[in-house]
Amino acid sequence: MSKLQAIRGMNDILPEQSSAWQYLEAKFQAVVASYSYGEIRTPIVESSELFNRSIGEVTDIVEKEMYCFEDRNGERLALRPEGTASIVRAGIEHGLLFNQTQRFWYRGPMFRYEKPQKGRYRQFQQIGVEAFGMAGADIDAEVILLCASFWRSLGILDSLTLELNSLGSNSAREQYQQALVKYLSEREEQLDEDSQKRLLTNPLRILDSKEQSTQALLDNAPSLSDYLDPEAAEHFATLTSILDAAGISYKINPRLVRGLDYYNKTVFEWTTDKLGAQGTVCAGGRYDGMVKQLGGKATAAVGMAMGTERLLLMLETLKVIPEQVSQNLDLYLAAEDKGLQSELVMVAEQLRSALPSLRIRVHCSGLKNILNKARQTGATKVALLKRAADGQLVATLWHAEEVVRDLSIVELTSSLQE
RNA sequence: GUGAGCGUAGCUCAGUCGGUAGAGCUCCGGAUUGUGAUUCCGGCGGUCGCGGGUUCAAACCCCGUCGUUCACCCCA
Repeated sequence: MSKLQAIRGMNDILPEQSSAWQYLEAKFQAVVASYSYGEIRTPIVESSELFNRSIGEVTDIVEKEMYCFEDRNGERLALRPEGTASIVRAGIEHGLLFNQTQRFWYRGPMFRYEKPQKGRYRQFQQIGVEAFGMAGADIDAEVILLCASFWRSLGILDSLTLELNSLGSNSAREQYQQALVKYLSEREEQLDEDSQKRLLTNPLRILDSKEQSTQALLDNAPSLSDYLDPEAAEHFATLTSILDAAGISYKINPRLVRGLDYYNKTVFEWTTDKLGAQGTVCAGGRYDGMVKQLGGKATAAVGMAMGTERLLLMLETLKVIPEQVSQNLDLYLAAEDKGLQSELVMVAEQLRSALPSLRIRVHCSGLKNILNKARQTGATKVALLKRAADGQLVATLWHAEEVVRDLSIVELTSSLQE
């Protein structure tokens, strides 16, 4: 029989780690609350068609990374590889995007069938926001500033770099892509193997190739910024001026494109050098075409998503996760006499209802074990229950150096209150 | 999908030239202590990832396979 274990690339989050997750998620919730974003939760499974139509048929995500399956009815379903498409679908379905503005945030697992490595898993968690119905650059700036607030609250703003670019309108992007393909086709033999393939499938992706020779070749290639339509150029200028005013530093990277087809105008990435090969912690941009493409009325939209595991890795390497002292036990309640087991449980229940904030653990065992366990769990107080000569239950309470003997249960309760 | 490194006790790891498996920690029990740091003794725990091959003999050498880590690719 084969050994049962978690599916490759899908990780258990153990109690030791979950406090860091809770810390991060609480910080994010505080930030989105102050920007007044509402949480939206959508199913993990959607129709495959949703992702085919939004992310783009020829992207790697759709072509080879989606978990697709048929249900018992023969419907073609997929585990969501990202969050945006589902939210647009839900927004259209419930009439939330029609002639109105919306600010949403979400979190949850996403699935991509890739080979796992540091910061890249088959089931991974994303946290993100999406804003609809606002066409101005101010909302692009808001999304970026929201990210910056979050980084600041985690104490990692200085370890991240904001990279910015504009892809222009869809038609400008199309014109540029033609010019780029023309230039690179004439020099195809100088391109690396992967980029040669991308020339046919997704030419813009060649721009952020890691290959030195390809990057050198691109130095003299047509530049995306020269093809921007006036409206997109002005939008971008407004965005950068707001960021300047807000004191957010950024790097304009004219070769930054995104892997998903739906972006237009603003795209951005927050990257770090603390994470090895997967340096992108957060990415986003504008996707004005998607709502219409999925059957709604043309609606402006911006959003971003961040990879929680990557962020956590970063917090770990930077050692900026505070100690969770509240996890420690307050009281280790014990008895040596096995005959007191039920009394022990009942006293613990009484104490818990009288003092709900107290963390209590009970144990019936030998003295050595009791004291060792109490120390290991970090309990600040230990109480030992005994039956007194007159038949009453009494407790001995240790706290720091102090020892108080023969407390009644009532006295024990009140002395724990302090 | 491609490449490289690594798989020995629950955990961290030794294991020489091929000679049939060990330590520390954890856990359990006992003695001592006798009330928040002990100390001492003992015990539980292994199909050396799995399957073949070479050999008198394989944890060790060879082949395959699975898992894992990192990188490519891709992306959060």
